[in-house]
Amino acid sequence: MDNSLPSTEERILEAAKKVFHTRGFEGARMQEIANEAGVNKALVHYYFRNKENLFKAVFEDAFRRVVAKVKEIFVSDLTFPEKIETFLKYYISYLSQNSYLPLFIINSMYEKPGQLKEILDKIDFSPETLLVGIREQVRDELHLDIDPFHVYINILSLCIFPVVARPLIQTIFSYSNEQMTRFYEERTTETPVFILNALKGYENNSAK
Amino acid sequence: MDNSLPSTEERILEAAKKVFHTRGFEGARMQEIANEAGVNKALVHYYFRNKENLFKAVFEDAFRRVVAKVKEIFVSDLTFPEKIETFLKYYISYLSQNSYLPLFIINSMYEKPGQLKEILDKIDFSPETLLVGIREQVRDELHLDIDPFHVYINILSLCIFPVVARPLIQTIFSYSNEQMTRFYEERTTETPVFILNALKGYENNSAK
DNA sequence: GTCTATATTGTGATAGAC
DNA sequence: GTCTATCACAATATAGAC
Repeated sequence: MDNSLPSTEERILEAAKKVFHTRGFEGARMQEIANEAGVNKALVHYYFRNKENLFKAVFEDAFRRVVAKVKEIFVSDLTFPEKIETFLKYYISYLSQNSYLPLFIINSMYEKPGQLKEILDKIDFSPETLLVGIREQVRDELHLDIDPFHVYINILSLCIFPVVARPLIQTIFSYSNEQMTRFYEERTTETPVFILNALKGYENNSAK
Repeated sequence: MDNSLPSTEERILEAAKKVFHTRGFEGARMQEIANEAGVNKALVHYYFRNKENLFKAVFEDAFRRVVAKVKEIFVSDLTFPEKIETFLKYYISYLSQNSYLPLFIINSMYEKPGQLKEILDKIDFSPETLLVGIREQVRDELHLDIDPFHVYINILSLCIFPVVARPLIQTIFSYSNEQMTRFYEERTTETPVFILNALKGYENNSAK
C-alpha cells in the first residue's frame, strides 16, 4: 500500500477529477482546478501541458474505475441472482459516493466521442466477457433462452438512470435528501426483485 | 394552424435549441446560435438580452414538450399494458428524433438547479396525477398492490437510459448505426414484455 | 429591427525569475 | 518545481449608425 503523501501531480489530478466530474469539460476552469489543488495555474500546465490532456487523464481514470468494478462483480463465481444483488448493492453505495461519475462518462462520450476508442484498446476490456457470462447463467440457472444484451442494458438502466436523474426526480417530487436516501435504499432490494421477476416471466414463452 | 413564416425571434429560438441541446450551456456559443439563425450576434442579444435568458427559454420549452407528451399518454383511457406500449413506442420514435433532449434536461438540472422550480409553478403539472393513475391501474387491472413510484421510475429508466447512453453503448459494443436502429426497434417490443413480466411476478407475494 | 464596430471581461497558455 | 506576470485570443455584451 502507498502511504506516502500525494505528490503535486497527484493532487492536481484529484482536483481535476473533482472539477471535471461536476462541471464537464466546457464548464471546468483551469483556475478552479489549480485552486482546488492548492497550486498555481501555471503548475497545472507544467504537469499536463493543456486542458485537453488533463481531461483525457481524468476520463480514462473514471472509465477504468467503473469497468474494473463492473467486471469484479459480473465476472465472478456468484450465482445470477447474487450477481444482480451484489451489483445493485455496490452501485447504490458506490454511486452515492460518486454520483457524478456515470453522467460524466456519458457526457464525455458526446463531447469527445473518439476518446473512448483509445482507452478501450489500452485496457483489458471485452464486452463479450460480460455478455457470455450472463447468457450462460440465464440459460443454466434460470433455464431461459433470451437475448442477454437487452437484459444487460435493462440492468444497467435500472441501476444508473435513477442516480443520474436524481436532481430531476428530487425536484419534481419535492423529496428531501432523507427521502432520497430512503428511495435509493429501497431500490437496493426492490430492483433485484423486479429484474428476477421479469426474467421468470419469460419461462412460459421460451420453451422452444 | 400557424402557416406564417417564422419570425426572427422564432428563428433565433430554434437555433438556440439546436445549439444548447447538443452543446449544453457552457459549450454553446452565441456566435454559433446567430449563425444557425442566419442573423447577427447583436440581434440575439436584442431579442433575449443575454445568454442566461435565452437558455431559460430553451430549457422551459424542452421541459414543457416532454411533460406534455408524457401526460398525453399516461393520463388517458388506455389500459396499463397499452399505456406502457404506447409510451415506449412514442419514446423510441420521439427520442430518435430528439435524442439530445433527455440528457439536456438532466444536465440542465445540475447546471441550473433552481430553474425547474419556476417552471413547475408556471405549468400545469402535478406528479401525483401520474402516480395515482398508475397505482389504480396496477391494482385494478393487474390485481397487484405495489409501490407505483418505483414502477414509474423503472419504466422511465428502461426507456430513457438506453437512448441517453447511446454513444457509450455504440462504442463499447462496436455497433453500426444500422445495428443501433435495430437495437431500438427491438426494445420497442421487448421492453413492455420485460416490464409486464416483472409486474406479474409480484402476484404471488402481494396477496395480503 | 438589423447591422458594424467596439468595449470588456474571462480564460487557456507561455515566458522567465527564483 | 514552483511562482508572478503577461500574452493572445475567445466570448459575452453594448453603442450607435442606418
